[in-house]
Amino acid sequence: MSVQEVRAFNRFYTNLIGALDYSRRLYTPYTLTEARVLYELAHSDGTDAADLRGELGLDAGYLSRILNKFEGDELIERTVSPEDPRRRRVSLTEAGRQAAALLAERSDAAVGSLLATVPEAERPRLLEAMRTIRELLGGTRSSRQPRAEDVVLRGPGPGDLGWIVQRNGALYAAEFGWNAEYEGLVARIVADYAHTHDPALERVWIAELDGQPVGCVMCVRDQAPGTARLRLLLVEPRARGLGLGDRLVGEVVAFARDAGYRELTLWTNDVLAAARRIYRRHGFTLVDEKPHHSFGKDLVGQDWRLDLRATPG
Amino acid sequence: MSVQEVRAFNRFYTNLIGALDYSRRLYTPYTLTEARVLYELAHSDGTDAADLRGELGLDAGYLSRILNKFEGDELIERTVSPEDPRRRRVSLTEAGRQAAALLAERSDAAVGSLLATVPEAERPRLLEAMRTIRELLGGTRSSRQPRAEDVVLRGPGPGDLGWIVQRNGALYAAEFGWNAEYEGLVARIVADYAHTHDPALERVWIAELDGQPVGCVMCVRDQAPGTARLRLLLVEPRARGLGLGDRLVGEVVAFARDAGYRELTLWTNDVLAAARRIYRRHGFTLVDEKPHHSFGKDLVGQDWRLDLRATPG
DNA sequence: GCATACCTTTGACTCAGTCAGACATCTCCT
DNA sequence: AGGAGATGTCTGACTGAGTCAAAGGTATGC
Repeated sequence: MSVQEVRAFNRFYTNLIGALDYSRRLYTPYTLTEARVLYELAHSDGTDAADLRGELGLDAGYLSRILNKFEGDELIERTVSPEDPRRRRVSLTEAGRQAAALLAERSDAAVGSLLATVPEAERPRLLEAMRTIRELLGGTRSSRQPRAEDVVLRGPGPGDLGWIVQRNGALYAAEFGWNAEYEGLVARIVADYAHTHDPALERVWIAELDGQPVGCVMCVRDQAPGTARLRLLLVEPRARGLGLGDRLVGEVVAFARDAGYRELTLWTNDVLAAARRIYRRHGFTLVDEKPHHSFGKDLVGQDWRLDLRATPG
Repeated sequence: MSVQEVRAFNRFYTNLIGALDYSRRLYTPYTLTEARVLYELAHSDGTDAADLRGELGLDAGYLSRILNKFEGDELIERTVSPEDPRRRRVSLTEAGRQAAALLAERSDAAVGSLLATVPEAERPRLLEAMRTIRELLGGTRSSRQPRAEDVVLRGPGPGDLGWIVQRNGALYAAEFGWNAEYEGLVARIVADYAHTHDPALERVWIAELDGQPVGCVMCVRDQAPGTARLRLLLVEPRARGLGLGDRLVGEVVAFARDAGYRELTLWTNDVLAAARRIYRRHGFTLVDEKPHHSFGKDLVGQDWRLDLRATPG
């Protein structure tokens, strides 16, 4: 279960941070909390004590004492807030700014030496992963809707055929309750493709977003002569709404036409409404429809067909 | 600068974890440190106090007092370590085991409600990001070596057959340069298994660590009557050294014997040295060996065989 | 057998963080 | 205008997590 893994990560990161600020040498002569207050003050102006309390989640009394200490060390000055006389406006003195800078520097050094253990080439991956976590767990929900241009199409690399099987199996199980029979079918299709395929006539596309596969489609020869078959169209939930399905089907249609096929067919099921719209948009027409019992469900299979000579481009 | 970003992430995650164990309700009646000690005890046996100190980086006196408290609550028992009379061997009582389970459960709940704020579709990305961070930063620092007991074996769920294909394809490509032919072969094996299999005679095991698959093995019927075949043994690099391969093969041998097979065979390649040791340890003998060209390489295939009637248990 | 190092326990301590009460001031309601 | 209740700050009193040092027991090296 994913909960296990998140907990494992929490333990890991708690230990890591603990190891980082190794016996608080980092903050001397201040405590971690005091350092956080200083940091906060250094990174926003016109801060009231109440803001600090809210931002850092501190006890009011505790904060008051910390500010007392800072005032004693002449790191801050306290005045009455212009908006509300109950509030106290806190501002750093020059000495306070220097103290904050010193702490930041030490922290930089510590993080720097941690980062030095990561190969240069891997750092972008690390930062990307951190961004992902903040995006998903952070309150800043609005952040970074992926864009269609961020998705690149490529051929399959090692593990990608397996990825197709895995994601088809997992997604259709989650979304429609299909059983392992479907995953087995996908495995067979993929195995047949891997066994023999003429690259000029058969091809697989993987759609990649941020270095991760998020979609796929396959074009193979059909038994009927001059006919190509589109199979295994899949778009990950997180990449939906980017027109990616359209793009993948477009690739297949263009490829099939270039390869000299006269016709493109595909088999799908009526529960897949979104896919149907895409096929229709590309000029496919429904030629046959019949119920079947597969994958542990009662389904209605559909055969679709596109005449590649009829509509160019 | 990346240091800035890592620091930002550290602040973010520190706050997040702080918010998670919201005023320590999670651990009552224990403290975070006590909970960590309990966790450690619950996940390893034959622990000495000194081990705990080392593993968790605690002050000796502090730990001693924590153990006093646990002993008072009858969560643990302290005896003299068999190896060294200076050391104290600490072991959980039944009550202690229950307390640890309770804490784990609460922590699960807290993480679960955090996770609930993340859309289902995004969770795999979250976990992937966490895995990346652990992989990159876990290196030397405070990373805890996973333990054999943390790995659980289970049957395949949705996507797991695909996972087998994917990881076989990717790992053998990375480690031995094998091409897509191998991934296709694995896909075929998996497809055949999914197509028809009698659960009494054929089975797949998935090994899971922290909720993540890290290994697999398959047992299927061979053409030869009364013969079972072991296939697709795989252990992820991060789970190696835990005796997991041994455990998986042991499962297969026991299953095959129970299922009434008289013989267990397998085919492997001589480049897979670690696997060979495992097979030998379980009593397999090499019966044939011949060179072949497959997967883009010149290889030497090996047939191994185990007589299930010869050596019981 | 002596010196040294290691493991554990205990007493004494520090200090980060919490809680409750006092006092001031704001906002809202009548 | 006046009162009720909420909010902001400060202080005193306290809790309890974690550290330090000393002491006693036991291993290891010479």
